[in-house]
Amino acid sequence: MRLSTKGRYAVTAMLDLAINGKNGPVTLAEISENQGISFSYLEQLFAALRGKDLVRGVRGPGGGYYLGKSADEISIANIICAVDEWVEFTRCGGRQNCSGGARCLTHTLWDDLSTEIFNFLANITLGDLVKRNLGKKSGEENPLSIVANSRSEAA
Amino acid sequence: MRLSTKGRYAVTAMLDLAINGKNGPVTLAEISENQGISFSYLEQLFAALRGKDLVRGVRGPGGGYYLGKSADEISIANIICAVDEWVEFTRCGGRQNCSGGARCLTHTLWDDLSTEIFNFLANITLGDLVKRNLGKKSGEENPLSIVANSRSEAA
DNA sequence: CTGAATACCGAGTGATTTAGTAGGTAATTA
DNA sequence: TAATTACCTACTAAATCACTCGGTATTCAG
Repeated sequence: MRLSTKGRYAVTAMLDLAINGKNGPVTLAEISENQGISFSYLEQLFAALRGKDLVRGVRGPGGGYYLGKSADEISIANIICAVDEWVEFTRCGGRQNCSGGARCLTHTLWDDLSTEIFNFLANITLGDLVKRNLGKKSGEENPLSIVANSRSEAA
Repeated sequence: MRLSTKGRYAVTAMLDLAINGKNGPVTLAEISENQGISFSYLEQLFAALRGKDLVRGVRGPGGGYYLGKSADEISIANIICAVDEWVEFTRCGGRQNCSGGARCLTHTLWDDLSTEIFNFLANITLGDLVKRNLGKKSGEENPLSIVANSRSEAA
């Protein structure tokens, strides 16, 4: 899995689209304004998203972007994979004398972990995120935020 | 969260250390050989890992690296945060007219998701990964691999 | 005591990625 | 017809990645 800032931008933009695109398309100019992402960079990201049918563009005045399918059918993994091409790691491409040996165990472990992270992100949809926050006032309890801010510290 | 190839290398190296370091320290030369990571790049990664007390170095012949603490006390998030400095994203640093408004909702959503991903990785330890694979023969069922290979495809 | 092995340290580097500019064309609506 | 939007390609400064090189410090084996 590869979760870079590029993927973050894409997820953020898609969330914006899911929230603001309920009545009519949303322009890239609006997303750029809302999220503080450069317009042309958004164009590149949306070219990739469009390639995976995650968004649908409408040209001309009054145009913009719609979600390509229901927010419940778009997972975070979908979005990240669209903009951040998945690179297969290890699997021991014959480089080392690794086949079946104990050497390969680490690779297998990483591969399993990688799959688990992917499944985790594949099970969270845009719809989930939006639904869990509708009707929530600022400062209210949020079921997603189990641990408040333990990031820079150890877990 | 930021899960780059750099973090992958670090996790892979730490897994190697957890597996092969049961009786005596493991040298960077060995890890380099086992995992196909350049020796000097490992040095850089381990400098960061050492800074967070995740590994402990022993100099001189017969030296090498130990885990800094028990494998059960080292989470994947620990490792990734050590080598890949955490960058705080959005939180609306006052840039936009965003405080309390609907604009900020997307940022909050991403922030919550980000926290959830972090917690997920914080709850997986090196020990977990090793334990779940001990006594497992190749080709056997692996509880971690729920979905086989659905990565390049949509979820 | 000497030499080898190892960790430790910093500077430099080509390739890639990031995030953005610039300058268009195509389609659609007012 | 003109404005507005998506759509497309090329370019770029800065950062990051993964690595090389050349050292120093410490410890063990002989």
